[in-house]
Amino acid sequence: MPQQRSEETRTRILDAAVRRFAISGYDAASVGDICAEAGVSKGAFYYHYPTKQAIFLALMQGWLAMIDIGMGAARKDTVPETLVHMTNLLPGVFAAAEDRLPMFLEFWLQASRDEKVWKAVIAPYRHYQEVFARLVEDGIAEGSIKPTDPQVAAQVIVSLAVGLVLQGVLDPRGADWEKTARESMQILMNGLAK
Amino acid sequence: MPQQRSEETRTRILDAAVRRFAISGYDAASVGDICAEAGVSKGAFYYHYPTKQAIFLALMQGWLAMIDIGMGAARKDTVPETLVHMTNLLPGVFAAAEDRLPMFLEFWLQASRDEKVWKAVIAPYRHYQEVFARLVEDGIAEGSIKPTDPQVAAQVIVSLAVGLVLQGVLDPRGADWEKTARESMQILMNGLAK
DNA sequence: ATAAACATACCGACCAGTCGGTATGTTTAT
DNA sequence: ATAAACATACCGACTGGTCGGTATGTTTAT
Repeated sequence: MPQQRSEETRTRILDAAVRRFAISGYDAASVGDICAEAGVSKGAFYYHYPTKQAIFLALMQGWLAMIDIGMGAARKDTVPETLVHMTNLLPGVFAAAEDRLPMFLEFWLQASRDEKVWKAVIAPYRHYQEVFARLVEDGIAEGSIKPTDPQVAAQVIVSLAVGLVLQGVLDPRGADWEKTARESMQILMNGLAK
Repeated sequence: MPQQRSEETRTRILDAAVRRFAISGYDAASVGDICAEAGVSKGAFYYHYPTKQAIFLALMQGWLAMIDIGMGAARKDTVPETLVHMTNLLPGVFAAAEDRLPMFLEFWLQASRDEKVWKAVIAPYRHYQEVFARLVEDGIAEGSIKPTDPQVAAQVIVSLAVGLVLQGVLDPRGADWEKTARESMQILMNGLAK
């Protein structure tokens, strides 16, 4: 592979960008900072990525794809079991990406203001919503969940997850968020399950 | 005694700052922009506020105080009734502050990165958490709520609220958020109530 | 040789904050 | 009463510096 060196610089720039964005945020992290952290010149940066926004978008796509994979691999016997199992995966997610969580917020904020970013976010976001809605429908069909509007139930689940993550970002040592996540889902399931 | 003209300028700057911050965000909204929108010079701005951050902080304090007042005035007969009543107040909150909601996110993000802002946010935030925990304790005492860890229950409630607001920010026309908020709390109450 | 990959130097725009100065009250002394 | 002395409120040009992006030169691999 002739582009091996090239490929390595690409990922080094990306990794550096993740770190800088996570620490300082999108605006405060300058292209110069990212290059310095990557041990690379600005020329290299702009050779691989056309703009600063482009690298941000690339980062976000990667993140969204990662969530997608994680969600697909959690299916269990019954729907309530699946949902609880998903929350059991949360500790790993938190541990693996704790320092990157502020970036999640950054994505959200940029999406709420930038048309381009919004379009990139909204599709997978609605996809997750739909996945959960289907899950709830299945649960109703198999009799493990009370008859409920699946859309609303899905939104509750997503809201709870988003809210937990957000609080984890703001106040990581304010609570045991893994435990809280598990027990929260348990309470929710009490409200949903038959 | 401060002069009355002065006071008017202060509020005009504050109002303009709210609008600019909401539209462009903290970084993108320049002091020049805010002054232009307020019909005031930069000199006036820096006469009344020492830094750009100071005005942001002032704005946030006002917001937090507003929420505080709204929450205190919702007490009903039983705890579940109180909680449901609170969600009924949500439509008003949404309608009154819809365009300012991105600022809420901005507050959160800044707080996660800036020590000063964080300290200003974390105290009232923990206060809300405590208020809800007390509410749940009362509910358990009066027998309307299952025995539950009040802290966890409070975190669930706050998470759900935060998550709903966040989704409302991202995708205002993606759902009927008032309705979703009400039904969400209903589902949660099913899980909590006896 | 030559094209891809990277480095360096630089440009124009912008921005938070400053500063000298002005105008509009308010108090004080006569 | 009123002019001088002072205080408050405001103006807008300017500074020092940063940043995203570009133009152009140099190295590396084939």
